[in-house]
Amino acid sequence: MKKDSSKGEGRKEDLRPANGRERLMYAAMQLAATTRSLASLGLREVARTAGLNPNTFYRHFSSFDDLGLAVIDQLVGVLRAGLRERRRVPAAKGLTFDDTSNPTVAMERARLVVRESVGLVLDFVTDHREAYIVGIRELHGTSPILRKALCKVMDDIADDMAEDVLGALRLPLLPAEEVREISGLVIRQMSFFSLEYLEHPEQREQIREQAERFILWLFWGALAARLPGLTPLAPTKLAET
Amino acid sequence: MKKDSSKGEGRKEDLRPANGRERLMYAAMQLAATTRSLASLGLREVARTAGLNPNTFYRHFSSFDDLGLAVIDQLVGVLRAGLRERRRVPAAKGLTFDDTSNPTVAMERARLVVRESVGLVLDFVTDHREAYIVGIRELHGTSPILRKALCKVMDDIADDMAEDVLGALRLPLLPAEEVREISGLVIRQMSFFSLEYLEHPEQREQIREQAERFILWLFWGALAARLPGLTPLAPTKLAET
DNA sequence: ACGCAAGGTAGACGACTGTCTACATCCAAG
DNA sequence: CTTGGATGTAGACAGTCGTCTACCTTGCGT
Repeated sequence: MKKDSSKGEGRKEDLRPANGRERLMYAAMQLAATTRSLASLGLREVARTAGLNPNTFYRHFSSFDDLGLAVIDQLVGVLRAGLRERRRVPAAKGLTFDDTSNPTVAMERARLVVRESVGLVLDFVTDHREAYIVGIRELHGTSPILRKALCKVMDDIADDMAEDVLGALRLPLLPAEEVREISGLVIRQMSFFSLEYLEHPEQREQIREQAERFILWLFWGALAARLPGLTPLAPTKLAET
Repeated sequence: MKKDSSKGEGRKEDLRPANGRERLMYAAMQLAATTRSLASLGLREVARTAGLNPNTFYRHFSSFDDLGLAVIDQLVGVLRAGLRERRRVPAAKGLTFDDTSNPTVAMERARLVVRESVGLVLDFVTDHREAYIVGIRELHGTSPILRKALCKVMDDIADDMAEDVLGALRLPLLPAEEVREISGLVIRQMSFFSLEYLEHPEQREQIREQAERFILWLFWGALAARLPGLTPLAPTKLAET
């Protein structure tokens, strides 16, 4: 009589899963996004918000670290798969173009790609607000295992971005390793931009423009360091990396 | 008989302070840097590692948030004052120079300033490893109060950096707001670089070079977006911000 | 019909926690 | 010396935590 929904009387929201395991993971994610860190969650607390008996926990997870890893795995899957799938949209919209041998024209087209990509990322993080916030939180958290896993995700996403940039823009002036390095810098900075974007909805347009500006500056600067005509300095030290 | 040092028999390390209040704050900082988040620390746990009775806590702090704020305040003071003081060294070493009206020469001198500043920051974070790690952790943590306080610190440090850049380099091509924006980007990215620098001592030289490259790219890109001779594009949208 | 395993529940245990009141120091002011 | 305040200690309380054993329900294969 006390439990509201144990059987299947009138389940209205199908968003909350019915598998006890997934209900526990959902509750843990929800708590981690709002209240505290993932590692500091309590077994009973998670079971309570999941509407389950504390002992049911042991039916699905051997220890509490198991749940943490399961949540992170699901989170990683959502983040990477989601961003991967969205990347196909601009790639299919014909933004690919040939080498123009004029870097400034390439940069102007790059501006369009950047605008599209920034909007894509920011829309994605608003769609998956909880997962993203938890991910960033645990990226700087206390558990080395979670940190390493999330760090790898960021690297993978940066690899994806570098691949996109190399495939779509075909900037022959920037070597692949440099594009990869710039992608890593952009992804890391985007994590900051995304958090501000989520937390300050009134400044969203401003943050969006700032992110676009940042990316263009970075590519522009790397190009300027490469073009001998634009700078009489010999950036030899920069090249050998 | 059970307590090791309550009176003053043979205190060897003067690093650990004697004021009960500071001993508690020191213990909290130490625990937060190694074990868990600041907000998830326990009263008894902190008192135990400080070698004090749990109830002594109430003599110095009304609640646990009090201690958190006190630790953050001290941490903020250490971070900002330390960086501020170190900034004087290069400023006094005669790195200031007049406007050269040649942006490439200015950039070459800027490279020296960047190298000096990056080394300064990285040396500072290795000197204050615990405080820095806790600060970054809580910057992305769960407590809105701590997050806001630490965010303000980052902004203040960015202001200091912008002031330095404007005062030392005198780049007339970049307006003050743009220098401020770039400073914010650099400071945020340096927080990532610093963490990697602390956690991967075997890659320190590489991380240092990457940080220097990043900063130069950013300034270079902003300059390229400003110089009409370097780019035929009219960066009007970039200018009005 | 029977057994049996997966999933969920109930209750209890020891350990730990925050908070409280009461007691023991010290050291300086009067 | 006495007084009082600042500081540290001891013990106890109610509550929560993780973990364990035992029991109940459901569904499925034979």
